[in-house]
Amino acid sequence: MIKTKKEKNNERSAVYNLGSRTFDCPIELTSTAINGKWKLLIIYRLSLQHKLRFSQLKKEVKGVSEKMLIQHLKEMEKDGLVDRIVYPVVPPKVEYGLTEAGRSFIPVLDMMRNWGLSFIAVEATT
Amino acid sequence: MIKTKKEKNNERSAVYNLGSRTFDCPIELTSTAINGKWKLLIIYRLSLQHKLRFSQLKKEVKGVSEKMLIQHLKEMEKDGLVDRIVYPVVPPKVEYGLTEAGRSFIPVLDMMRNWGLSFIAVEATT
DNA sequence: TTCATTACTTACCAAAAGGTTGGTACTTGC
DNA sequence: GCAAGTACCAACCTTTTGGTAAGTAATGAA
Repeated sequence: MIKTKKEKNNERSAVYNLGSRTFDCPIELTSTAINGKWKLLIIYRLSLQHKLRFSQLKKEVKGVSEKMLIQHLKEMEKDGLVDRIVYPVVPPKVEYGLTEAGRSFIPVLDMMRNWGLSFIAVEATT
Repeated sequence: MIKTKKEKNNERSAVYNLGSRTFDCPIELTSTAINGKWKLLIIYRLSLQHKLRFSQLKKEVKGVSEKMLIQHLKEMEKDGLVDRIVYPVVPPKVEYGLTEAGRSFIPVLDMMRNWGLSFIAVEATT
């Protein structure tokens, strides 16, 4: 169905909600959801491993600082993409995983990854 | 050719080139390629219209400033995603379009858009 | 002569993103 | 008593990003 511009009658423009944020454009929503230097890599790791502890995630996402890792995880939790499970033990144990919405992004991420793969450099074979 | 130590035998780590930048990880490449507040929207508009003049793009990508539009277009041109055709006339006429590599991103963008669509808000019907 | 048009460019500024360092709480092992 | 291990927080700082406002070149129209 093609939506023409100024909706003449009672047609209302759709909005899209991610966590507590609202968007007019689905591309903007997606763009915002994955906006952050490490978010795609976090999702990628969680798509491979199902559940990961904070410290494991830190090892897998190479180069990320603790601050950014937590910050991104929190945002993604707010956005409903990531689950956080706390075990009341000492020393602390927290596991992160993808929610249903988060898992639904995996095919998209796969396409993004495949698109990136097509830019593989051709190496001379000495 | 610089090879870091990790590769014990003849195992070589692949690299991916976007314009003049090199990445170890295809996800990072993709992430970098679309990194910019307006880039996805620019690609989206160019995917719908095939070719657009600068001023038309400015109208279609709502809210973008001239500075950011040019800046992003230049980066995408360097990255090989966007074509720039200059007509030697006065007043100036420049058309932008997607390259083959740029067009190959359209299915990815479609998935991103569809993923965003799934977050449509349910509205109460008064 | 001055204006309009188009596709920029430049200078400057504010805000956001991200990095570094150091600290906390709690318990087990030495 | 002290260090180790875990999952964070808070301060501080630099870099990056994006926005605003103004100016430029070339030509034809008024």
